This record gives sequence, C-alpha cells and structure tokens, in this order.
Amino acid sequence: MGQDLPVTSFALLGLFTFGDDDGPRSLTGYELKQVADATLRFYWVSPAMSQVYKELSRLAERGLVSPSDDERGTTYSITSAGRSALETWMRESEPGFSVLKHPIALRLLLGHLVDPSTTLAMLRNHLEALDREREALVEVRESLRGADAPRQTFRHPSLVADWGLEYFAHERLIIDDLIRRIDQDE
Amino acid sequence: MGQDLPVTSFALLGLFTFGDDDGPRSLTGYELKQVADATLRFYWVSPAMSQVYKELSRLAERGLVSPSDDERGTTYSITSAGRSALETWMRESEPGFSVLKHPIALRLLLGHLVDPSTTLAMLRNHLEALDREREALVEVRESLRGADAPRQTFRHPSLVADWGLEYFAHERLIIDDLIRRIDQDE
DNA sequence: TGTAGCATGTAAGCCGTTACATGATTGA
DNA sequence: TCAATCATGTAACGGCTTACATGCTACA
Repeated sequence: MGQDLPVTSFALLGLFTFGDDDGPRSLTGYELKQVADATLRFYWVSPAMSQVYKELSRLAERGLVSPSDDERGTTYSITSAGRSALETWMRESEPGFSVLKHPIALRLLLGHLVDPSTTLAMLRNHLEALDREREALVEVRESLRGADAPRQTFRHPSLVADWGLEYFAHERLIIDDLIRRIDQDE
Repeated sequence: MGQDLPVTSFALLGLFTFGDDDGPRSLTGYELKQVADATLRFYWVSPAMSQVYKELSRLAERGLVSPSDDERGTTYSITSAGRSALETWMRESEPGFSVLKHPIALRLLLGHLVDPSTTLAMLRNHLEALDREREALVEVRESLRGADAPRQTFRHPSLVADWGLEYFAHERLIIDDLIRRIDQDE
C-alpha cells in the first residue's frame, strides 16, 4: 500500500517528527501552519490555512496522523503508520529536481522592454526583500541553537537553514553585481 | 483595460519580443515550447505542451498575439497591443518574492528519518543532476554570444544566464560542504 | 518500414489559492 | 469594548499536469 500523496503532504507530515523532549509533538492545524511558515516556506511552500486543514483531514483519513481533543483544540500527532510511510517515501521515491519561480529573474530577462532605471529600481527593491527574508531565516536559525549538534533533534533543520542563509548571501552578491553591470551599460 | 493574466502568460508573451535580425519572431506552439524549455525553465517554469497551446489561444483571443498560417503550421507573433500590455505589466505590477521548491532541501530537513548513507547518496545524485542542468545552461549561454553586449538583443538574457550559472556553481559548493559535514557527523 | 521529431489539440483531475464565514479568548 | 490572535472550516475557481488522440514528414 504505497502512499501516493503530493510532496506537500509528506512535508507537513514530516513536521510532526520533530519532538521536543517528550516524544513527537502534537499540533493543531493553526500551529502546524506556523511551523510551516517558519521552515518549509524557504524551500518548499507556505500552504494556505485552508490547505493545511484539508491535508490534515486527508492524512487522518489514511491513518498517518491521529486527531485528539485537547484544550488547544483538535491536535494531531503522527502515527506509527505515518512514520513508516514517511520513511518509505524518503527511501524509495525520486526527489526530482528543484523548481525555482523567480519573478525578478524573469523580469530581468525582459529588461529590454523598460527603462534601465526601472530594472535598477526593481533590483534594489529585491535587495531589500532579500534582507527581510534573510532576517527571518536568521531568527529561525538562532532558535535551533542548543539542539543543532550531530545527532541532536535539530541537526538537519540547522543544516538546511545554513544552506538557506548562504543562498541569500550569495544572491545578494549576484544582485549587487547585476546592478553594477546595468549601471555601467548606460 | 488592465490585463489580468497569470505570470506565465506574460513570460510566454515575452519570448516573442526577442527578434533576430528582421523584427520580432513568429513561432509555432511547438517552437515556443522549445524556447521556453531552453530559457524559462531555469527560473520560471517549463509549461506542458497542452498549456502552451492553451496560452496561445488565450493570448490570441485578447489580441496580444496574432496567428497566421505558414508552411511550418500556425505561427504567432506579438501585436502592438501585446507589446504594450507587456510593458505595462513590467512597469506597474509587483514582482513578488521568489518561490523555491527544492525537494533535496526538504528531504535533508527530514534526514533524521533515514540512514546518513541515504542522505549522502541523495546529495551525491543531486550533484550530478546539478552538473547536467549546468551543462544545459552553459549551452544556452554560449548560444547568446555575439549578441550579448550592452544594448544588443540578448543582453538581458545573457545577464540572467550568468546569474543562473553562478547559482549552480554556488549550490555545488554548498552541497559539497553538506556532504563533508554529514560525513564527519558519523 | 518504422521510429523520431514536428505539430496540435481535448479531457479529466489534482493542487493550491482567495474569498468568505464563524466563533472563542486575550489583552489594551 | 475593540482589535488581534487562535481556531476551523466551506466554496469557487484558476493553473497546470498527465493521459490520450491524431496526423504529417524526414530519415535510417
């Protein structure tokens, strides 16, 4: 019974596997969305609230998470079937290549349609957006300190966060360089 | 009459603005797909054939491209309305931030669910995939030589391609480093 | 003669979004 | 008491994909 689910389902399911101290965590839909916004959004997606609830229903239907009532609302935890479905997915499915949707790159491609000053303004705005995103990721990274050593709970999340920080830093350099090159062209 | 179309429509429409020598190009749906695969795919999307034809119909309905018959089949060219819709879109709409869907990063996040050797194998495979993608982009970049100087037709496409090449090179370094770190953890 | 590439679509369906709706709790 | 946050959904719809179908041309 191979689980045929979109990657986003497994991504959300995976967020339940990061236990604090006392075992795997239980989360309400609302909380799950917070966690996804803090982590998944940088390299996967930030699903809409309605999508999160829909996913939780589907995962529950299949027995991969189990709901229980709690003073916080309806909380979900991963089941052992959920955990093994995740492990199977990790081991046996093809990751596929990454997909980037980069509106700035797209508009730079079409730069011949507008004034260079328009393109430059766009790139400068992008630098600011980049800094804001980077700041948000820095905070995520900081929050992992203390449990980010090899074999600790947040080892892998911290590796991914470091990757993301490098990505932002490097993109900053590239954009700076593009601004310089376009400035010179004039 | 603001054109309310998905970004992909403008992306495809934009591909018609790169004239060779004798004005803007005319393309069949099939050819448009080839161009998109060679360029858009690296930082936007590679739309399915069926999607390309659907977009062409919609763009034609709105008068942004005009079809004409040709020995190659039905070819389309951008109209002046199409061109000004593109320019307006470039100047007046918000780009928004980039969205990355990176299955490798996602699976690295969940590395605690599998053997380190599984993660290492995944990262090594990713290095090879990265090299293949890079090679494809190198060829695109090379094909732009000769028209990539400031103010020439392929100036902006070549800036974007250079950006992409740097991106791939840097990701390679990051993955190498991750492999080293995970190796050491054991 | 058969396979690969060129050329053009239709149909079904999933993923995910926005808009809308509701209600409890907490703190300014 | 009013706004923000927590909490949970439904409905409608758009974007894009896969699967399917068709036919022509060039070439090995």
